[in-house]
Amino acid sequence: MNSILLQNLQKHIVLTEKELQYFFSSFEVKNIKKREFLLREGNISRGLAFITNGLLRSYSVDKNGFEHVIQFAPEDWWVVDMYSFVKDQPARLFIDALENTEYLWLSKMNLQNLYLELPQLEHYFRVLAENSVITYQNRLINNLSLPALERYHNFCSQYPSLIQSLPQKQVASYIGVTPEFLSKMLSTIK
Amino acid sequence: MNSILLQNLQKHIVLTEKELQYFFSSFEVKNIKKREFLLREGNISRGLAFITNGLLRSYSVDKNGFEHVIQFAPEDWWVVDMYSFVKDQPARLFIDALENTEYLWLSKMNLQNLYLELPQLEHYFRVLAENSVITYQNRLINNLSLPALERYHNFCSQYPSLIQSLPQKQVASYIGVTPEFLSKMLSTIK
DNA sequence: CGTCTATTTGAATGTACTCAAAAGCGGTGG
DNA sequence: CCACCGCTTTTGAGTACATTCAAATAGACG
Repeated sequence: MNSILLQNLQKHIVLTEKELQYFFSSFEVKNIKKREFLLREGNISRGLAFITNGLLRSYSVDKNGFEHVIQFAPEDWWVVDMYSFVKDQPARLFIDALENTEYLWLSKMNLQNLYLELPQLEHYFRVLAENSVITYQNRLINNLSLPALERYHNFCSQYPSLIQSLPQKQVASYIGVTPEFLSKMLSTIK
Repeated sequence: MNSILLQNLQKHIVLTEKELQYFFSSFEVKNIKKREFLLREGNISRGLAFITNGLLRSYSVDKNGFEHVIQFAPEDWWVVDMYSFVKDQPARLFIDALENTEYLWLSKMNLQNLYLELPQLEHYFRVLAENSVITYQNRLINNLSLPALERYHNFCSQYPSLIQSLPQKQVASYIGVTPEFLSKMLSTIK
């Protein structure tokens, strides 16, 4: 019974010991190494990953081959290509590991059974989805209204711990500029 | 018992006649006229609106006074400032009417009671939130990877009915360019 | 070490914006 | 029902933020 996921869960719902047993038995502990893939564009995302250690990232690749980071997923975060997972359609995202990572894997089938057995999980995942909406909406507003340098500062203050472990290139990709341009911006403010 | 909302609901969950009664009794029918506000930045969003007729839009205003459309909400759509509603914090968005609009209002208090009485609604709103995540994620990818003209074409094919009733200025604001620039783009392709 | 990738720097370019002004369009009141 | 007012759309010239391409430098990892 993983303590990180347990704490995360208990922020939102209360389960009995027995229910917790069942909940955790639906997960599989997995590991991937740096640079390995959890999901590739075109494949179908057949489950959710909860990160217990390490760092994943999801990103799309445009037709010119440029990567655009959608999300960084450090410890205590869920990650999935929601579109692919919900609609059973080919993924638009890649998910790979920026560091060696341990995660808990919950297959769609297991999740569906969990929803039937433990309806409180509908609440848990509703709240997660709503928070995700808030995050995306906020990022969209930033992208539409702020210049690149302010988006960078926002990122730093929002994810102070991430900024230390991320290559600058990845941050550039997240805030939506080229690595060259981020480098030039940073050289002007120091 | 509004038929548009009923159909929307029944796509996802099944309620008995009595449950439906209770569900619909939690709503209030409201109207606002073109150019009136449902929510202003700084106020707290105390409920959800389901549009039964007309057209609303949510948008943020940046420090230079420019508007950025976050969502258009025609008939059969829900609209809310999720951040403000969930966290009980001052809204970052304005919501106003582009046309005279009729909507069903569900206060946060009524929704919380509904969750207690009809737990299936957790499922309904979870699915809505997940779809919202998918939409925002898709829009984010577009904004990061496509030039303005393709974002325009995407918008047209995604919302073919909206495009007819919207002033060009509003579309420009949604895809993230100035009205002048949209006008110039369109003049080059015709 | 040596190789591979990330970062920096520079010059040229492009996409989209700003500001200004004219033209078009719709709603409202006389 | 037409005239006017305000807002939207168009058009143009100048500008800015960010990209592209290229090359040099620095860092990380085996």
